[in-house]
Amino acid sequence: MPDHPKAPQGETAQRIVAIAMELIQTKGYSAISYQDISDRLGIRKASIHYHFPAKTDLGIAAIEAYAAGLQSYLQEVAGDERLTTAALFDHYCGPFLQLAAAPDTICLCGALAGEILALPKAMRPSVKAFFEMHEAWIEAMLVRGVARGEVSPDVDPRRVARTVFAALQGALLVQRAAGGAGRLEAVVATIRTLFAAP
Amino acid sequence: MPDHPKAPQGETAQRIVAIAMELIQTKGYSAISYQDISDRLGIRKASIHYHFPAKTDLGIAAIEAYAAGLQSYLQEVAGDERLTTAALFDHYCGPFLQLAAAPDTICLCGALAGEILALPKAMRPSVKAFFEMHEAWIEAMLVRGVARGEVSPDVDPRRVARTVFAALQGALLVQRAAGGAGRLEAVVATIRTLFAAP
DNA sequence: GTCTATACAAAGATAGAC
DNA sequence: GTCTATCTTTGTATAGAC
Repeated sequence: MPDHPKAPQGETAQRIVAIAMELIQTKGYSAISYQDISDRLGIRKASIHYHFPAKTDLGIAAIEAYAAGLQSYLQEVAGDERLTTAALFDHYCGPFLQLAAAPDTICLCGALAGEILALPKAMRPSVKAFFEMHEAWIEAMLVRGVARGEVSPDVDPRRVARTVFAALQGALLVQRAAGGAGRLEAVVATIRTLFAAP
Repeated sequence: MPDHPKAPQGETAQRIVAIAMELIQTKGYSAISYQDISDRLGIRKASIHYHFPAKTDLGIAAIEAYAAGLQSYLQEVAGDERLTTAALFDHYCGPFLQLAAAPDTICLCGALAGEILALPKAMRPSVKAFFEMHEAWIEAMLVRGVARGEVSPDVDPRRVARTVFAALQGALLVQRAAGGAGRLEAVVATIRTLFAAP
């Protein structure tokens, strides 16, 4: 009972997806080719077509793999009742801080969003779903925080969630192009004041 | 004494740049071709090479034209001593709200930042300069606001400027991929609380 | 300044041998 | 599953006529 019926799960297929993810996060989807993957993997590009007949198939597999990894992490974190809102937020920001620490890497879906109209139509709903999942998670975190008395009832969870997510995605984007040591940390600290209790 | 010695200034050249700007904002740089521009302009792609011999030349011209337009607007606004910080911020956000209202359009440099490593090296410094100019402008607005007593002295202008800019860029990116009516307005309203006087 | 024609490389993809 | 070989299309760019 595979999660995604059409996504190959063999070892080579997984390595192809891993390379594709990395390349998309650094160069984007339009700019990469089967040749780029072939060069890194050490097998011919025709062989990659055996696993992913069309580039669209590979693109979708890359998004789904990326989203699945983050989703399972976030679900696990959200289930821990002992965590304060502040701790929950720290956990949420972890992957973004990691991306910022790795040179030249941004969120895979952030990269794809920048060229969304150049993507095959079949890839677009997955990007949208990724964004909606994240915003819903942050919103739920805030609602929970209000219920626990850790977030001010004046906070509009939907609005703040959208702002927090936009700031993190934007910070990754700007940091890679313009640099700025400690940029992500500064943005995280600043957006925390949007909902942290005084 | 042209601003950019190598950038053609003829009427056709300007129309080419305008089309290139629009296409980059919607589809990105890697995904567009001289053929795309040819189709819209009604002249053959070989003729476009007369004005911009290499695609890199056109890319640079597009960034410079885009940045110049925004810079002159921002300089004019910043020079008006009568404007309160709140009014200044509204003026700053205007172009972002306009982009959000136009379907499928994001900031040109936001789009380029998403594929920065796929860009010709000659284009990258212009993107960086654009981001630095914007963050410096916002920072100056906040410093001015503190001096005028309209912004709390507790605000760290550099950090808040980076956060505000990241949130706006990210909001455009996310909105185009995931939709969300009133998203930009919500984000603008929320980030205003980062520095608005209580 | 724009055209036709063309060169050249790269991309996505398929066929068939092993 | 991977290979070689090949096909087709597209992209960037140039040459030379008008």
